[in-house]
Amino acid sequence: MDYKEFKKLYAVSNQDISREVFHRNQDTIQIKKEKTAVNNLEKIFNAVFYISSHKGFQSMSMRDLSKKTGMSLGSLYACFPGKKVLLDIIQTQGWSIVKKDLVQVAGAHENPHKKLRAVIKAHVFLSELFGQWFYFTFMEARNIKAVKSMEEYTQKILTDILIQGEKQGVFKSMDNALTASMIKAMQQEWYLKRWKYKNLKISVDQYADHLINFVESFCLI
Amino acid sequence: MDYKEFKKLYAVSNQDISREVFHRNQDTIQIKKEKTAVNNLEKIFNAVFYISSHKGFQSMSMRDLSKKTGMSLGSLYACFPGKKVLLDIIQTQGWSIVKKDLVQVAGAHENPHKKLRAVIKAHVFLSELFGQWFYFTFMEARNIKAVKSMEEYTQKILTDILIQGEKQGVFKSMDNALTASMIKAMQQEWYLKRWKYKNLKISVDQYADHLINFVESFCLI
DNA sequence: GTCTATACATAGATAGAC
DNA sequence: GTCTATCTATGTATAGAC
Repeated sequence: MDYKEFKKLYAVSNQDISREVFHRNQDTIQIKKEKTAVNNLEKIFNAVFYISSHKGFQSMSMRDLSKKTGMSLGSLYACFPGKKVLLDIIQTQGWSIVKKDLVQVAGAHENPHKKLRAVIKAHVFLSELFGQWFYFTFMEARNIKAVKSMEEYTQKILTDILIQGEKQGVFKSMDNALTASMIKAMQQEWYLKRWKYKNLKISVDQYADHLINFVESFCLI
Repeated sequence: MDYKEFKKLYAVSNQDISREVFHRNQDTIQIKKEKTAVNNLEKIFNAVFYISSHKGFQSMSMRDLSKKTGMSLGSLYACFPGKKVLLDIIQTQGWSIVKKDLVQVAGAHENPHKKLRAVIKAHVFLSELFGQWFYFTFMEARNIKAVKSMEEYTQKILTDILIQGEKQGVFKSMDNALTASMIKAMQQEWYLKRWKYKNLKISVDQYADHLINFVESFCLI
């Protein structure tokens, strides 16, 4: 499967995400009409991602956000109850995006080798599709508990596959937690340094394939 | 060479770094007595690293910094002319730490295979020694030009080694820029997720060795 | 060199007209 | 639902005593 197929299969847009956020936080959002709220939220998220990728969420003022979205301060506060909560909303949503997918993919195959390929690819493709969410979640979440557990969660999926493969005699015997970590690092690289690969003109598919080759040359017997 | 030897050989302390900063910025620092200034700067840097690792540099107030260092606001402003400049000072110094070392190491060996091992190890060990500087520089520098050129610079060193090895027939033929990127990602992982490896009880030496094995299994013919 | 007290700017948040 | 005007808190930075 390449990225194009993945995108078609997954078929979730940024608007869908905003709609999800709306329903998840309907109690704290003053605007009641779905279409309006979803539209505004989408504008807001895009602006937040743009501004905070340049100077960070904390140094983005509400006035910055107002200017970039073209909405007034009052309208912004009608969409979310405060800056702190906005941060929380985005992070919670980002975490949800990662989680939703990974479990399914990991369950899809029995063969550990195929499973490993599928999980690696799915994560890279997912981070391509929702790159801004991934980047933001990583950069704006510091020593927060949620990030650490997210890290441990995705790492565990990989480690388990490696262990399973080792037991079945298809993967070499080694420090699986360490290997899993390094795979994670290379996955993360894709959304942390998106600009670099734009410059180098390397596509998601190229990246994913190279990564899988890299991992296989190390893991396979 | 293991980390212990590296540390002894390199023999640069945090105090040395602060002294360097002092001399580099003597014109903007009000305090003239070296010993006092260096002592204060060291306290300040440690506090900045601590606070900003928890909530980021931008949301660290000068009052936070005052509390953590035990120095008054006035004393802080005697050490540096403002918060913005402080950020600049730390980033410039961080960049200098990375750069100083890498060139030497890359020049030390003729054999591309040995060279690759040396460069990879040196960077991991260096980021262990000055982890806070590396972490800070990465997390607090966004779309800044300096970071991108730093990234490109270190990447070029790796790419060149890979190309050289390919020419000499010791490395496989492949997309060297991409491979270099992935090596970089795994090096970065060490200082970005230091807490994870503390939990997993994985040492720098273990990490560096695993990384080198990983890379060699892919690159060597 | 270091402190306290204070000036000044900018941030987040709200009220109330439309 | 959206706007403008405004309140209040907090932040950066400085002045001047010690």
